[in-house]
Amino acid sequence: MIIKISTWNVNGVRARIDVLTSWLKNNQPDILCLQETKCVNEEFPKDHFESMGYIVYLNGQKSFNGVAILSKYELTDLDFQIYHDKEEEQARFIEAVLKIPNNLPFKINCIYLPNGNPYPSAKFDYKLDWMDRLVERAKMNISLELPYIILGDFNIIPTEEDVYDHTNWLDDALFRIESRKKYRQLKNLGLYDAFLLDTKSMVEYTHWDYQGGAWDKNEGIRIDHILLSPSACNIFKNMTSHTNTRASEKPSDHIPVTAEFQFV
DNA sequence: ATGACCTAACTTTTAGGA
Repeated sequence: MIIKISTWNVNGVRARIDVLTSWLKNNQPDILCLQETKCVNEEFPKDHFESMGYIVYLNGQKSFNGVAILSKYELTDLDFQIYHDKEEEQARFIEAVLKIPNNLPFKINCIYLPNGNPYPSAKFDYKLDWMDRLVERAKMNISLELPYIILGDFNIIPTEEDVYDHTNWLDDALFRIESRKKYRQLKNLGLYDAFLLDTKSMVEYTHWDYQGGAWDKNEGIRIDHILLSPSACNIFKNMTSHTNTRASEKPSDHIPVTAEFQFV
């Protein structure tokens, strides 16, 4: 069986309900990780997605941030905190495990990595600190040698290839060398970028700003990623960028991306 | 130029996003 796992920064789940609903109907992912849901758990349209056949796991927050996982299968071993030694002030993380009989447990980290702008600032420092936590979490999870993926809005432009004109982004927290070095440190633990494993073109963006006609001019950036552990890599089939969703009515500024895995 | 961004919030302006 094929398992489809997607990630999408929707920029407000309530504002995006129509776009989200039609995309789910057309694409039928088994699991969809959402970022920037921008509402507390009580305000999340949970019943709506349940009526579409999804189990809903929520880590919401008022107005900002907020992550969620919609899944056709029950998930276990949930963890909503990347920080355990201090009060978690921002809802940006869900860890969960998919257990399909006769398959190895498949661990998922749904992340909304801090933006970090402006540079320099306390927000930038928070971004780097959050990334240190992610590196520690990944290190531990990779050591289990089971299928494990980190997916979501990383707010990281990995290379000059991943932005229309990197000279505009030199002092932006998404492209600052400190951010990209931490991302490299994460990847160098032994994670593979699903996009690079299945690249159809050198340039494929996941975000276009609402301002300045960025979409029409294709002035985008690639910041939504799916990273695979070696044993997730072993069952990886392909990666799809759903670019056309950016052209829909009332779109998110991000598009969804999907990785498919071969389960037995 | 008729206009040039979107979401959410104790909403008529501001914070946050990227």
